[in-house]
Formats: sequence, C-alpha cells, structure tokens
Amino acid sequence: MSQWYPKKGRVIFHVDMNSFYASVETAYNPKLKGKPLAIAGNPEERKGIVVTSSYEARAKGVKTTMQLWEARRLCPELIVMRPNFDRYRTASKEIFQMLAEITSYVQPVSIDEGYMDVTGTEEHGSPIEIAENLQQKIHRKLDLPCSIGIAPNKFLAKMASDMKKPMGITILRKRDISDKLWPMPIEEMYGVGAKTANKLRKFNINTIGDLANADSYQLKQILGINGERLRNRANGIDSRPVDPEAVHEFKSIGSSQTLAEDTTDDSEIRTLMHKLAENVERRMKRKQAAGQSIQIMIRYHDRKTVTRSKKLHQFIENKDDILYFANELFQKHWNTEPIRLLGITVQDVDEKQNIANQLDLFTYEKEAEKEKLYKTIDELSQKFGKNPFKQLHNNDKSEQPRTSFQKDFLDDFKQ
DNA sequence: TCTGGGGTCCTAGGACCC
DNA sequence: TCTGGGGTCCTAGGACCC
Repeated sequence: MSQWYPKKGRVIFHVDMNSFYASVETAYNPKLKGKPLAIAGNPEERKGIVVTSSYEARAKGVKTTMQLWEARRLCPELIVMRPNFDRYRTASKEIFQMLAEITSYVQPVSIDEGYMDVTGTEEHGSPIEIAENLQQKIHRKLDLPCSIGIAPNKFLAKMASDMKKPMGITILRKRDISDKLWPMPIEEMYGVGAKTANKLRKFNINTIGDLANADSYQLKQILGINGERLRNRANGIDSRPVDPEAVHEFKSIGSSQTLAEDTTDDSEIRTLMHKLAENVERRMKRKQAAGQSIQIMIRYHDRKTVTRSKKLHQFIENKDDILYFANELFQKHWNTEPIRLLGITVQDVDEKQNIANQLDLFTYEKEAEKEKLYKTIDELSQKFGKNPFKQLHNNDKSEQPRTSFQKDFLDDFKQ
C-alpha cells in the first residue's frame, strides 16, 4: 500500500419514492395493486389534472399535469382518487425515520425524496448493502417502492436515482460519468428546464456531455452565472453539503387557487381571499411561524400573472392580519379584468422561536442606539441649549428621523 | 377549450447610503 | 460642484423542481 492512498470522498444517497401518492394509496388498499391509478385534483373542476399515476397508468400514456379528461381518454379504466395529504405526510415521516436510523445527515427535500450522507457509516455495511437494506425495509414495512442513487455528491446521486425506476439502485462514480451521464439529452439534466434546454440546443449543446465540454465563456454569455454551475455539475462537480437543518429554514408559506370560472365578482373574490388567508394561517400555525412580508398573485383570464408584495413593519401570523394586508395589495393593484387564480403568500417567514431571538437582538441594538442618541443630544445640548431638536428642525427642514426608533423617540420628545 | 399548487433561487432596476 | 463606485434593501418577474 502506498502512502498516497487517495483521500476518500463522500458517499451520498438520493432516495426517491416511486409514484409516491399512488403507491401510498395502493399500500392502504391492496385491491388497487396492478391497476391504473391516478391521483388528481378536483375532478369536477377544470383544475382536475393528474398529480401522480401508477406505472400501469403511465404505460397507457397517462402523465403528470395531464388533464383528467385526456387521461381518461387514453385509459378508460383509469381509477381516479383525490389526494389524501395526511396519509402521505404520515408515510413520509416513517420513511425519514428509517433514514435517520442510518445517519443523522439526512436532508428531506420534499415529501417523497431526500439526501443522506452515509460517509463513514461502515458499521451498517458497504454503501450498496446499506442501500439494499434500506430499500427492502421500506418495501417490507410500508409496502412502498423507492429508487436510490449512490454517488460522491448530491447532483450525481440525484441523477443516479432517476436512472432505474421503480425499485432501482444505481451507483454513479466519477469514472462512470462519461459513459452513463454524458450521453443523456440535455433536458434530462436536473436544473435544466424547457427554456434553458432550448437556449442550449440553439448552440448545438444537445447532451449533458456537450454541456460538460462546452466553452466556459460562451456558456456564461448564454446562461450567466448559472452556466458555470451547470457545466460543473455536468462534469460531476458539486460540493453542496447534505444539510439536515435546511428543512427548518423555510422562507415562505402560501396558498393559491384557480377559480372554477374566471370572475370579477366581488363576493366571490372576497370569499376566496378569506379561504386563502385561512389556509396560510393554518399552515403557519402548524409550523409555529410568522412572517414579515406579504405577497399576492393575480392570474388573469389570459394567464397573464402579476405578483405584488410588500415588506411589513411587523410580523404577521393571524388570518385577520394576512387578509388585511393581502386585501390592501389587491385593492391597489387589481386591474378589474376577470381573474383566473388568486394567491396569498407570507414571505420572510421564520419560526417564532427564532424571531423572538432576533427581536431580543434588535432590542439590544436599540439600546445601543439609544445610548448613542443620548450622547448626541448631550453634545448638541451643549452647542444649542436645551432643545437640540428644535435647532435641528429650524436649521434644516429635510432632517428627518432615520430609524423608527428615532421617530418614536422624537414623538416621545414632543409630548 | 390550453397548464394545479406548493415551493426555492436568481436577476435586475431603483432608492438610498457612504 | 453634477458626479464615481460599492453595498444593501425593496420589489417584480422568471426559471426550475416536485
């Protein structure tokens, strides 16, 4: 053995549940096994689209986001169910519990997928053994299929988990990249959507390999800073850590809904705004959160969508506050044309516990600021006499308080 | 008779400060 | 005195993902 034995890299898993909602429903009701099943939004309204479908349905051409009537045309025997989110959340919790038994470095990225950093967990076996055991355990205990990608970083693990479905395990090493990753069409790369793929194809970049070997400068011209990142990933470079805390660092909570029919009707709009505010409040409560910005979204009859937002001077969490500020924005910005969709989102959100800490810090800073101001007043008093602010106002009408605290202080001062 | 609802991150311009 | 450049905050929109 030579002394320069290569330093071992990371071993990252990406665990991806296969057609999750449909699989959970089938696990609940085994009679559905082997049948074409679709989970869809409200089947009576136009928003009835396929959210997930079983592999039997997919075989008939049913796809996610397809309208229900079209899915039924392709597959007349299709069984359609409404989503049961409580079931999915419960199953999700149990799955992530199983991952956590292997390592604490687990990062959920959505209800049905997550990353694990299993570097240095040899006591559970080799990476491939760990993956096989995990997959079997999830299948045995919950009757749910998943695919697992094993790679030296998140991007490669993500691409790997997609390569064999359902119930696949795929290893993607650095040395496999040119054979396994590079031949893939560019739109199949994670992070490349329809728009980016179109742009790249115009420059004859058609595969992930083309991207990996494209000219850095040209790529920057086409895609900006994102070009460099995508090129790195195509070359298997991605140093993002698996971050178990990320799941707590949510930044916004919103609710939106497409109306059954486009409307300009006041009471209909009001009713929907109430419902949306209520949804947001419920989810904020569940997460013990409050937020400092409000945003509304209006999608018009022609699908033109505008968002309007406002930073607030207070944290909000209750329905009444959410509704008040959302209404304010709506009244100000609605152009009175028929509305297709409305949305309310609270942004700059944090857990209330963290906010409390922030506020403590803020108070502390206020105190420091107060000290400074007192000192300034003392100095000014020596120059101008008893009421320095009077002097300031006389000298310069444009001199306004610069912070809310100073304004409060001035108000106090006047009394 | 077009395409739902939940998010994240990035960009870009204007305001404002230094 | 009409003038540079850097940094941050706010707002709106876009791309992407599941």
